[in-house]
Amino acid sequence: MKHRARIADVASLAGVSVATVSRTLSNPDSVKPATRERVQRAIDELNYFMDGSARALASGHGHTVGMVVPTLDNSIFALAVQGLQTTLAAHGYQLLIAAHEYNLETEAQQVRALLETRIDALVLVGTHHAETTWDLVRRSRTPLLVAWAAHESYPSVAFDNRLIGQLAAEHLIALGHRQFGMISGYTRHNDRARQRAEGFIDTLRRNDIAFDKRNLIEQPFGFAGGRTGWARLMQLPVPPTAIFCGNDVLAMGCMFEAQKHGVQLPRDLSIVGCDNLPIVSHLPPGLTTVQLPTYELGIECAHSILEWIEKDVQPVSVCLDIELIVRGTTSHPPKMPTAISANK
Amino acid sequence: MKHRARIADVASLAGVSVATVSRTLSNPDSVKPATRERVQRAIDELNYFMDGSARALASGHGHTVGMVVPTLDNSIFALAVQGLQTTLAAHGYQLLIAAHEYNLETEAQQVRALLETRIDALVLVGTHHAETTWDLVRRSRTPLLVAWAAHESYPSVAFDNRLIGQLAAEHLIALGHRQFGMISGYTRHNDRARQRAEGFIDTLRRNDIAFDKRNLIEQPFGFAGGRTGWARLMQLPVPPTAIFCGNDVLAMGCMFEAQKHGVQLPRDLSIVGCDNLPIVSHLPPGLTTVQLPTYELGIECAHSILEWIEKDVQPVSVCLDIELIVRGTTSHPPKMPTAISANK
DNA sequence: CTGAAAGCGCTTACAG
DNA sequence: CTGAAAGCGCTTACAG
Repeated sequence: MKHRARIADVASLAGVSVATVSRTLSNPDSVKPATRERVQRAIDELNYFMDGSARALASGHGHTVGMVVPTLDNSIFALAVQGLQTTLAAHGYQLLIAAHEYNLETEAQQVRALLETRIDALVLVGTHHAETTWDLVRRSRTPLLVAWAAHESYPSVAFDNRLIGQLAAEHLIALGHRQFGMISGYTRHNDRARQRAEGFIDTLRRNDIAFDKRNLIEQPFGFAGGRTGWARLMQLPVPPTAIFCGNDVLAMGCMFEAQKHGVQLPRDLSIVGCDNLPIVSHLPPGLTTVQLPTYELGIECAHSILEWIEKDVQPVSVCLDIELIVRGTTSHPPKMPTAISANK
Repeated sequence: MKHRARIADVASLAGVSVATVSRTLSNPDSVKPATRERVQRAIDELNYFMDGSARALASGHGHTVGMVVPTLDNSIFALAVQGLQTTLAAHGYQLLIAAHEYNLETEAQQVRALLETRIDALVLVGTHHAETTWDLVRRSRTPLLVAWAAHESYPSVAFDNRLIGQLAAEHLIALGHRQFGMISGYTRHNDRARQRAEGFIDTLRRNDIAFDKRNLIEQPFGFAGGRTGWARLMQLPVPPTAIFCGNDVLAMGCMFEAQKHGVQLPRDLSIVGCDNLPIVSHLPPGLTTVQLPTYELGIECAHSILEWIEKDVQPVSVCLDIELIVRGTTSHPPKMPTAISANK
């Protein structure tokens, strides 16, 4: 045998019609057991593998969903993808994955490529996307699920990103802090980052605490961003005693840099991060963080999508619970801003 | 318009044949510019998106490759996947991804599902797979590329896992250590882990250093595994002064637990990990590690696959360079094993 | 429970 | 440079 066996080969070897082979494959119960067995033997003997593209074309859907994430190199997205993939696989669906590395144009390209693969549904992270991306989604009429943040017209599986900032602010205020800083990812093209910052700042203001724009440092995600952020904040006329970081990687960078300069956590400085990465619980205490159930987000996305595709009912948007995880914090801020030089 | 436009709709609106539309899409240069433009206008007007499954069926390949990794929740695999995906995307290919969470049976299922999607090629991590998996690959005749470890009959893009163990051993021997321990992932179903252990132990033996099997602790990957590993090693009659860990997560866990018990790194203990995770360079010095270029591995996999699929030439196996990254180590081991209780 | 046949939406020699 | 037509390998009413 030179080539892949086709369904017709199986049919003739088993002495049945192609329709019966097809049924054996997709709806075994509708075939008499004896026939089913003969078909199965023929399949094994011929090393028959169904051709997914032919099935997709004939049946009208490809059992495939596409997702494009900013990056896989962050537990937070990796876990969500894994939760999504695992759940989809259990229901016979495949996952096409793409990363755009925080470039919205790249994202649009990846989305276009995915849409031409006839995916049954598309998952995008957040609500801020290139106009091209929105246009493609609209035109293609592919079901779109928004993850991580709520959208007003598309269904979503989200976290309340403003609440994250609020929890951080409330926690730090309760500890007695009055001088705040924040280290964030770039908010311009990142709705999650923007909402977290807004939630934080609004909560401060609602508590009659002034927050100057200069106390918000925007940095690329990464340890280096956290380090730079800390250094910048310490150069302010009145350095903060409490810092909220947009995620744990920034928070750890901030912490590492502070410690390098002799700052004692949590005595001299309170830091709140976000994500509750596994490693955080292994580091010396001092880092409080907001836990986001991202693996569950992936699973939830899968359920929403399956319902949408298979029952044709547009899923309702859901918002997942988050939790502040406190790991050793002083009950009050230092009396006065610790005087520390940010120079090496 | 109720439904997705098809190529025939575009053709009639543009006043050309479907063949011409098809050419405009896949080989624009073979179409007169004026015609091309008319077709493009029709495409835009009708919101036409090509149906990937029909194209795949008609043309014979789906521009899709599949990869199944142990987990995405480890920078090391996430980076490789990202390198692979990015490179494939640049050449018009999609990536179907699946994770098996270190379960070989799950892997076999994922592989089966992928093979029925008519992927152009499959990437698997390592050489140890369920018999079912091998059988499926053979039967389906899908090009298989092995990543991370070399295989004798399939092409691979690999690291020399034995060399990793060897580098670690040589480094530690050169420092003057004579009592060694190793914390590894489970070697039974993991060829990378096994080869690293073998490389380490063989190098010790070649240097006339005895290594008792009990000094090899197998643990699940994770910080907890590293912690347990350290505790176990410290209970040995003669605790090691140097520990090689199968990866950085284990190494960090080992380090955290040692520090918790008052051990000073690198004064009292030398640890060597593997992977060179970004965070390692931010932790207090003391952790030496072996750097594996995993993003490059992903890119290299993509190139091998593209060559294989498009030129039909089976790629040659390649082995990527690795490098020992030393971050603060004593030049000699402690005079005698530090007496530390592993009890909490 | 099973079969014959139309059709899914493209691509690709083959002519012109 | 363009078109007519066969064919890719399945699924799915429709009959029986």
